[in-house]
Amino acid sequence: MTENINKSAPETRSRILDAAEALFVEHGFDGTSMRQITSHAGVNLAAVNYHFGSKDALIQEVFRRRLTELNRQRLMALDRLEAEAGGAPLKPSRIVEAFFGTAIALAADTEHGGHTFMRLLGRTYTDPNAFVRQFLAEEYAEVLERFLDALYRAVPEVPREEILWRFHFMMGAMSYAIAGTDGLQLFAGKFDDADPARLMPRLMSFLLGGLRAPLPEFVERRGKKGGREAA
Amino acid sequence: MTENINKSAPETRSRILDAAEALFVEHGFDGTSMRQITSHAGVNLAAVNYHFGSKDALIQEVFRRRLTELNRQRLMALDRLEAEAGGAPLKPSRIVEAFFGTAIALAADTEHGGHTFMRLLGRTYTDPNAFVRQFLAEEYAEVLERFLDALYRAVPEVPREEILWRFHFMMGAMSYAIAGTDGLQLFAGKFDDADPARLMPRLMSFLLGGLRAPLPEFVERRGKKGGREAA
DNA sequence: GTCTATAGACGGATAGAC
DNA sequence: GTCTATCCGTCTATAGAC
Repeated sequence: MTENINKSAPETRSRILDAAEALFVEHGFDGTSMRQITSHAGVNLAAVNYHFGSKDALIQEVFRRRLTELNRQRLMALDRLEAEAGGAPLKPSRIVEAFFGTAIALAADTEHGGHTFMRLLGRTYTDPNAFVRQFLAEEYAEVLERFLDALYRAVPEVPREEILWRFHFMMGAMSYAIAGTDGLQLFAGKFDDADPARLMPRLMSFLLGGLRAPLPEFVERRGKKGGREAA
Repeated sequence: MTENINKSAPETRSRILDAAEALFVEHGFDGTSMRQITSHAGVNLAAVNYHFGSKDALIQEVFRRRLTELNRQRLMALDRLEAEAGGAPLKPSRIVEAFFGTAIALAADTEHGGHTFMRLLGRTYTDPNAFVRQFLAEEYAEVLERFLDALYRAVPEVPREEILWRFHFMMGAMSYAIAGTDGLQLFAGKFDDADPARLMPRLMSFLLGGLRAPLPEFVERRGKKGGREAA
């Protein structure tokens, strides 16, 4: 063994990613310097450019690492539901669980940075950084298509346009749910029960209530379930 | 008239605020430089420090200018509702309208920067910048207290803790609703109908559906309306 | 009240030794 | 694969003329 014990490249890589993830959520992309990241990770400043090429490429890898896995799990959950249903429309609640529950589960992992990452992701949906937005859009394209189709079939009496909007609203609610107690200090000290295990059912009932709410007046209800024009 | 025609101080001030507001929402606080702001506003670089003292003070003034007025309108709307009700609990839908409708109305104003500001505000709830968070928390303290109290009275069968969470979720949904079509590109090109006038009823029906949704299983329903323990 | 010029700190990125 | 040293650009903030 003539090799230096410190030449552990793969570990350096992940140490940088972990440090970057934690600092980005705390200070934003522009507010976090390479020097902060490397000193936090206990590696040399030049290591970032060696392993990732640039700060932008590092940012991208922070997202790719987690998002690929998250969306893979989401699609697996949806595949399973569809296989069980055998062609029949799914229950809306199961679809919503497959998409948002998977995310909430990742957010509940405080051990391996899942919580940190989900806070960062929530922040980033409304983030101005153009190239991150572009990257997220690509990363989400397939999973979004699949879940929207499933919802269209599951709730045929609600027009697609309204499902689209409501799905959008749901993502906003989830984002705040995860940012939750640590994020904004608006509700600081107000929550008595911030048990992470209860966040999931709390959010789920809210989301489903919103998804199945009576339609706004201007919308024509479509299929079955007695075609009243809402109140 | 010996005075220089360009010595129009109040206009310089608001030109800077307008430019800062627009640039902040597009590139974030750290991503926006004083040089960008002043050149966009057509004023001298040093004018910002002369009028506001520092970049942080400028950021604060960007929010204060709009938020004071927004929250004043919210409280006025709530006062009116309570005066009309004369001591009786309010309808939840009216309370939600008074809080979120006022914000949506401001977001619908694309002429005087209201839309821009509301996008910025939505972004900022989950923003990491510590001093902005602190400032927002102070600015919101009273209005939040008043509206939460009104909701507690309006929906007594839902425990306060759950109302708190649901109000939090509602703010997330609103934030995404406003960021909406221009914000994230996830749903880019998917919306057929992005009519701002319809955003309000769309969001309202979603929010009320979520607020009044069946409670999660672990929650004990409280007052009237037949105390079942949810499904 | 507005301007130019510049101080002084910090940013990302890289060259080249080991 | 990791390190030190450094280039060079941009940043906020301010001094001082007008």
